[in-house]
Amino acid sequence: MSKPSIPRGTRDFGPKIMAKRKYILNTIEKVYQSFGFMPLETPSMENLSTLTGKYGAEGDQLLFKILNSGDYLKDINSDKFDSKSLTPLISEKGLRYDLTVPLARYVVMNQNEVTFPFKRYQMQPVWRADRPQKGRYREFWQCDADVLGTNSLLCEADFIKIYRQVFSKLGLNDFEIRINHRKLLEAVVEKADVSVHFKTITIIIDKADKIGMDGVKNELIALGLNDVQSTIILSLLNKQAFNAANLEAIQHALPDTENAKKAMSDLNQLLNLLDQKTDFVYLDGSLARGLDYYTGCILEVVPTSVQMGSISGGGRYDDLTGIFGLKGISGIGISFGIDRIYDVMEELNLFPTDGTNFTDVLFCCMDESAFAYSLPLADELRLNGIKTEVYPDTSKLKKQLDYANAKNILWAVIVGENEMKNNQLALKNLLTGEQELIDKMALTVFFQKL
RNA sequence: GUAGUCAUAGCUCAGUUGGUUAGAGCAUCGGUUUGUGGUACCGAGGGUCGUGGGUUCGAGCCCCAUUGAUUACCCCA
Repeated sequence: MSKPSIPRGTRDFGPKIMAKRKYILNTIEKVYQSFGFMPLETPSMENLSTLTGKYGAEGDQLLFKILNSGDYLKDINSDKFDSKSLTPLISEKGLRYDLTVPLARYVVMNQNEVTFPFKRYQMQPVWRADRPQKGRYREFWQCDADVLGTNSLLCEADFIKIYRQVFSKLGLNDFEIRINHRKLLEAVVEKADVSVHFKTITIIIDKADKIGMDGVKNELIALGLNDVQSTIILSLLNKQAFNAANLEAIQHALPDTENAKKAMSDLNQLLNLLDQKTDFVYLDGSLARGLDYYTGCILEVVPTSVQMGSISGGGRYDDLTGIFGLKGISGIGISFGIDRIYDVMEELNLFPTDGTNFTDVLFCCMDESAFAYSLPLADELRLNGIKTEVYPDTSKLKKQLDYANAKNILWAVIVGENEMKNNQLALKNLLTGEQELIDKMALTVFFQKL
């Protein structure tokens, strides 16, 4: 007899964990709604043609593929195919890798119905066939918000406000919002005259946090850059306050190219739209982000008092819907990683202690006739918004009270022969141990007053 | 794909240089108390020591293989 198990990198969420997860999800959802975002849900699985090629070669490797249904090997002659060319013949669907590509797919399919700028939020699980480790799962939830159909930097500014509101409401105050601009990175790589290596270089400098400046330099030189070129790249990597003086200094160091102009223009506009309110915001030259489709401002939120990767990220993508045939739609989106936010809040003990009980009142029935007496009373309490349950057996009172303790229920109403005869219920506070008799008719009023 | 660590009761873990019948806490169930819990006391059930092979008079412990978990790298939330 083997013990049951779940696939690696997946988790069960029991009631206590769900209460906390819902707390995070509800907080994020309310903030999204307060900025006018509308909900969207898309299927867990997408056609592989929708998913492949959107996340780079590495990302394609991480797609979970779903075998076709039925006798999918019937017409396959195994001599003709190797393991790679066989895959597209037996698998046409895959689990979604993120929520952004499904959004693009949805917008293209429904372009006549959506009103631009289209602001949607989406909170659903995504799957990656990754090696799990701390803070990394194979099934995890993303909480995205995106705006499609406008180039306005107001969106970037809104998202920075959203970050501040969400983390402030969650009580998570030790964090940094890091911003950068994809075209700023491109301009620097142009200046060093190594544009052919742009992608590899972004991956290297993204690791600056972890491997340090020397580590970055070593990897750049290993890539084939000379000392001057790597120095140019390194000069950009410092993290600094997001203000006009620093922006100007960067501008002087950049070449006079289209990329540089666009990046500086965007960042200056964003600074103005934030009206100098840049608390928590840092300009981080080493922020690159892996996803291929980003083309403008990129954002990331990192907790500062806990060793954890980014807990949110996002950025602007100029032409995501273009791959599905709808050109000229610019978008920007962010995504909260609630699994990591949960881990951080758990580590910092930030979850509120109250609100963890799922039931307020437990009816304890001493004999069968007490059920008929209790059920209408319980219904009345429920109609008044009091979370009420009736213990379903006439077990020993000890056992019923044990149940109440295990579920952190504050009030027990004990219903037995004497109580029913006199219409006086024994009401016990399980925290203080105090018990009193209360008139049957006064019960609802009593709990309403609490 | 690469490397390290680990695997003993439902859970968290002890288990001495290899030595008799593998232990504890928590949880569960029963009792002290037939209607009063969260504190106390007594008791019970629960194990192919991940799996397979090897060394040995003898293996939870040593060796090999395998599976799984976990951490780090790559990449990413």
